[in-house]
Amino acid sequence: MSKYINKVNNIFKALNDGTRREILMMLKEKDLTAGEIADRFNISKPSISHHLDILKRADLVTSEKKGQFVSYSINTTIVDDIFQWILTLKN
Amino acid sequence: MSKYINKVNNIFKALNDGTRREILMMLKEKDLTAGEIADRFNISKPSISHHLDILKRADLVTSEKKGQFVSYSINTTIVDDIFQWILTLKN
DNA sequence: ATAATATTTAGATATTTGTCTAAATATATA
DNA sequence: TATATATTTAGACAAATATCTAAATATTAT
Repeated sequence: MSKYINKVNNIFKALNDGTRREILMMLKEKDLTAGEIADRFNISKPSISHHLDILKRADLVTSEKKGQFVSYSINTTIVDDIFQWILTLKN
Repeated sequence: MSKYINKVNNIFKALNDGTRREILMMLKEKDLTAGEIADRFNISKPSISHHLDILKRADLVTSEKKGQFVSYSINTTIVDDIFQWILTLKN
């Protein structure tokens, strides 16, 4: 499978979940640690960690270790890529 | 669950499959019947029918019965809606 | 060093999803 | 009317997914 198709696959897989879409909306406002994200959901920390991993593999978020914390940020570059994909549907 | 969230859910669910994304790209070029679409894949007709149903429930395509055929078209209105959603990720 | 806190990894499980074949339905044609 | 063609529905099944708890790892503080 081509690298491009794999990338698109990972992006749409990552977006196909309400929790992950909410996480993106939260990160749009400001960077948050894994724990801060988990606190905003009624879902266990390991599950949130798994969601973050899927978002990371899709390149939709980046993470940076800060001491014992891990801070997550949204990656707007990839958001532009999604835009491009949607555009191809139009013309 | 709100109507809006349900709509977004259905859209991303529909987009989370390579076959369905290919169908959309094909319909972008021109309208096609269920059979014409099925002929372009190594997948059974019932499976394609199922994919078309998912696209229809997401409002990504519309269908029109023409005699014994069913013609499918892409719905660009919803494509605009996806655009809107992606936009909210940016600002 | 030990204990506490933050996060991820591993393994289990129920649900959802994509696919198939067989059967049903709808329309057109001989 | 009987047969052929187009499409969908129904039911089954394997693979993928979201979730959980328990355990492992990493860092900080006592």
